Amino acid sequence: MSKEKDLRLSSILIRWYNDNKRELPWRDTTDPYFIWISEIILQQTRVDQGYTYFNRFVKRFPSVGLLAQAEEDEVLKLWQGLGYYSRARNLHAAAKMILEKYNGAFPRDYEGVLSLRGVGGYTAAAIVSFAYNQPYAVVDGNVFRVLSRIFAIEEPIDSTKGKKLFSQLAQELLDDKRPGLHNQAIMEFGALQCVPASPHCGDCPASVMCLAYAQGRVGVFPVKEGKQKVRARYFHYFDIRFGDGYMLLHKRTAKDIWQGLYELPLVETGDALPIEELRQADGFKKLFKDNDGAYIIEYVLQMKHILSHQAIYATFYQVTVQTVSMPGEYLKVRIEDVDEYPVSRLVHKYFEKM
DNA sequence: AACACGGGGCC
DNA sequence: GGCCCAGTGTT
Repeated sequence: MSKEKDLRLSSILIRWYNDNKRELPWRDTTDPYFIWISEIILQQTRVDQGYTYFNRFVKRFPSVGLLAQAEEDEVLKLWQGLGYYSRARNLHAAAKMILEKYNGAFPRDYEGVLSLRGVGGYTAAAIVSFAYNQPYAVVDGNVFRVLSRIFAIEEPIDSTKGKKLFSQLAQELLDDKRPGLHNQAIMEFGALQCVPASPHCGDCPASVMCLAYAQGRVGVFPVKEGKQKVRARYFHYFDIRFGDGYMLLHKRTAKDIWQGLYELPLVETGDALPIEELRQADGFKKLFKDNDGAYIIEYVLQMKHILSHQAIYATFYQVTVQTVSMPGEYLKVRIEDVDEYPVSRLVHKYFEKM
């Protein structure tokens, strides 16, 4: 005696999807590898931004085996500019695991997919529903927004209770006969029709059953309680070039932003500092061995770089030096090869100006 | 439960 | 300037 599912909403969304969907390269396949790559790229990333990255990535790495064999630097280089670089590192680590633990065959069940590094509940549901048509409902930002509006759900989407509630609701509404299509439909609907600001309610096929619309409160959903604050940081980058065509780079390895990327030798300070005070900073003395007068500031450039959770005030100093300390943490590289190294947008913008 | 993690587009 | 985006991992 099973309760019959109410598939009216699913039916509306799928009909809308068939009329309005975009043609996207990862929709032409049921190969879990390509779907996986696309889903990782699309985490917290718009389709327009991820599109060219996807095409480049799968061209260079057409199979999980080729990805597993690559150097991490090359994977990060392909990821350069996309942000959230742990996605690239985890992708690489997961490819190696698939090769070793699964003999190169992509896992076939939800738990196996979920066990891959960088794959959480959303991505696992997306992969198994798109590739294998298994009945797992996706819950992403689009689903939160669409469902919160249609059912006028006041529970904040970023609360533990809210996440549980929305997951349950999404699973109840899923069309088990065609989960892949259903999941694509609700996300595309959120991305194109039920958009965050100024949703297109006037020609929305779901407005007839939308509680937020009936209440004239579309703008209040989804409810969020979050409010993340922005930390200010002060970076002093030193562009140190030698007469023989070499310069210094540093690889970021700490648990911090841009882990795995390269940059110029950096001194970070707790506040904005004029150069006179910067000379007294520990990092500065360490870098230049405190031999006064051996360095000359030739050029200074300032840039502000905004991340979602940090505001970085960067100053670039072009210097000539007699000696710098090189305690193994700096890499002496040919200036003409510097483009080979993956760098942050901030550092890349600096190079573009030079 | 809160926080860390990028970058770009939109209003 | 604030919000949001086909979220996940760590603390």
